[in-house]
Amino acid sequence: MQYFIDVILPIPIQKLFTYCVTEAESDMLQKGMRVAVPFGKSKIYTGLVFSVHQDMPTLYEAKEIYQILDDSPIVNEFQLELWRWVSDYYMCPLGEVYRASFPSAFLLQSETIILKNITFTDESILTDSEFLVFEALQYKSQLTIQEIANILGKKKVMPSVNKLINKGAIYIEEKIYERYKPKLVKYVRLREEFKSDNSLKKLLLQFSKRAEKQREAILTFFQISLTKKPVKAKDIEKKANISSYVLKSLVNKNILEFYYLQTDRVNFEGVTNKLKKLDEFQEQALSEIKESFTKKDVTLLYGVASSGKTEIYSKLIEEALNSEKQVLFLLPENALTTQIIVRLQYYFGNKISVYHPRYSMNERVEVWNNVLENNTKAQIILGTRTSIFLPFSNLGLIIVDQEHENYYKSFETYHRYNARETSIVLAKIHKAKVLLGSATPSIESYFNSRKGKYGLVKLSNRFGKLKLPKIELIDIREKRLKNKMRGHFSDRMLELIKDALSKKKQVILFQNRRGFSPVVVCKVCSHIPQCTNCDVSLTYHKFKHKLCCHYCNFQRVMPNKCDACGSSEINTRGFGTEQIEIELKNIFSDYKIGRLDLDTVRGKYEYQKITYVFQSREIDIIVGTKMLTKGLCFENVYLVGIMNADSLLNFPYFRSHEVAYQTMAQIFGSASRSKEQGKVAIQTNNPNHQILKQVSTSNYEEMYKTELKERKQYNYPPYYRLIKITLKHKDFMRVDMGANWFFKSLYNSFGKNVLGPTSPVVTRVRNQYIKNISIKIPPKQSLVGTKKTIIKIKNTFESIKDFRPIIVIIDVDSD
DNA sequence: AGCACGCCGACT
DNA sequence: GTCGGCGTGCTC
Repeated sequence: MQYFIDVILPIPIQKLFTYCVTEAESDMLQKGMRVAVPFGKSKIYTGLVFSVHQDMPTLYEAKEIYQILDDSPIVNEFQLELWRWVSDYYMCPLGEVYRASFPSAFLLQSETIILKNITFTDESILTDSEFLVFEALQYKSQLTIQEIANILGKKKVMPSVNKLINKGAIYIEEKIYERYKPKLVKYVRLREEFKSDNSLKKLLLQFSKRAEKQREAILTFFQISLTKKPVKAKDIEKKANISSYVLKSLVNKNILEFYYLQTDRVNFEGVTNKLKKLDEFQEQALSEIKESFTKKDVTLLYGVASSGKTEIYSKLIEEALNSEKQVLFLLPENALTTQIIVRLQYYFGNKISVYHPRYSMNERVEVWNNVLENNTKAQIILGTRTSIFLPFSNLGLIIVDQEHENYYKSFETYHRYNARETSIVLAKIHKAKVLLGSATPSIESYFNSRKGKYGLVKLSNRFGKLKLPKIELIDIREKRLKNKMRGHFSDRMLELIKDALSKKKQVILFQNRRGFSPVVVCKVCSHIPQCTNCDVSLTYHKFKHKLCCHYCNFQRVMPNKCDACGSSEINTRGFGTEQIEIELKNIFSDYKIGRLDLDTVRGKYEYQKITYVFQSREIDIIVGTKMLTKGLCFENVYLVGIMNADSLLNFPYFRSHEVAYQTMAQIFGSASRSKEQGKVAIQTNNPNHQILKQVSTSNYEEMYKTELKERKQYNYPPYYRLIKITLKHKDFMRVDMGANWFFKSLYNSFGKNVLGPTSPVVTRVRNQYIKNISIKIPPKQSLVGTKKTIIKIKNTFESIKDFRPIIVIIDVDSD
């Protein structure tokens, strides 16, 4: 009898691969364990066992596996079920879901290394370049392909390597590296022979005056060991103020010995505090949520900014913990700040683990393992969208905070899942409950709860009776006509800023664009410098004195002459955060002005640093992009200004009004934390715009109604579903033809519900031309059937030789 | 995705 | 002649 396993490989191919195993291996292997398998000519990949069976493949001969990597599964059935769903629903290969959901440290990959053949002596048969490689191996026992490429100064090295192998000088091996490194902490203990009391006295007498430091070290060791059992080497060194050398010499004298224990990189203090008492409104909301959970699996908590949603979440978390369930708390990446971590730690201590893409690979592996083992440490996971893929076994509650955030959608080439929707499926798998929370719910979620699909709980009273900010619209078109603009500031805006500053309060100014000015224009010939890889004009960044592309990161030095006509009269047009900052510095030269956007927070801790500086009031005015609004509590803010609201409204996609409303409402939220009533000023060319009216009266319901009407009229979600197909290729003609073909085939099946093909605003990104086709799916049309048809058409498309090189991306529930 | 293989134009 | 670029096809 022969034994086989089917494995998932982390590559975007929609199939499983079969390998043959021995009987002993098949006994040992279980679904969810990792195996290293050879793939193709030389690669070794980390496959995940999907099934163990005895069906011999007929069309090919199965290879043997290379190595078993786990002794027990590291992925459970729940996860595999979720992967299957994501793969089916979002039409992406299972291998991609596997890859996306796994910490990269688990995915070992092989590397070819070159080794010297010791028996080889006849160097005379080597050519000059071959000798170069051979010689390098004298100094370094092994080389990688990349290193050889560097030595030879060329890219194609395999021919040379093969020649060397044929001549018997070298041989190659595939090596896989374990990428996870456990963190070891050094501990100190007495050697066995000194453990009795008697020997101890002797020991202390042994030390002469000259070994004062060593004596001290021993005493400190005993002191610490009285309270804490395993004694860390670091602790002794610190407490006795000695160098590591002292302990080492004690070890050399055979008195102490070192030993190592594996520790988690992130450890929180085990202190837990009682939850804050809820006020009557929160109490009411909480009981409504609980009531709702008895009937519905998903409930939307619609609670205005600073109404104290976190307190309610905490109560629910506590209850889930009490019934021995795991909790998943999802946040958008930039909202997962130290603030919220600290706040929850205060209540739940070391029961929380944080899972964040910015944490190191090793830290993420530790969280994964803690969740897998259902450790007390990982009872609550506070994490970003990828946390939905952790190996939960006993999930009781999922909280999706700020559920309206676009962040929950992933935008990788081969997977575009929405973590909000996926978490609802995850909850179903675990028979858990989901709480969606937002101050400005997404139209979809609000619609679902209005229709009774989800429960709905409102929390409208502001915790601690914070007042809503006063909102003022400033018509800058009129101001401009009356000559009352100074740069990008209206007289009114400046007045408000001055007022705030005179009250010793802080100001936040919001500007949708980063950089100094979006476009640079030649005064003479109107030439605008473009990115070489994308069809966009370059943005001028004054500080760097560079022109940058925000799509592909292309940068060039700001030219002093126009590329087209050579004129030196180059002008900047439009405005970004950087320019606002500079204008401010001129007007308010006595005040400290800061900026917060992607350019200033490139580093890992920059964001925290700048917000900290602002909160400690070292900055008076801060200018920033949308990044400003996330998860911050600015208590001393009196004025929030939006420099140009129109830039938020004029996006050509169906969600633009909804998003504009949400963004502005969030910005206002940051003005409402202060004890005093704050102010919001919005500069716009179009003060009569319905969204501005709705947002300035905080009328979410009104916005929802008008928006819903439009969505219904034009057949958009939540009434119709949308699937977007994107085609990419570097040859415009080819994508154009491909897109037309694709459109026609879709049209034959779905008729007028197929839109396109259209070029996006930016027609070319990273040297690839883009075409989009959208399919609107009426509520009665089967989604599964529609997807099947799309896949069929895609397969035919890919079998056409001319179209094969075109990249096809399918985005289910697209924007 | 990665990688080899094969074809083509451009260089020492 | 050989190197690098790129299109093509395959991976259990």
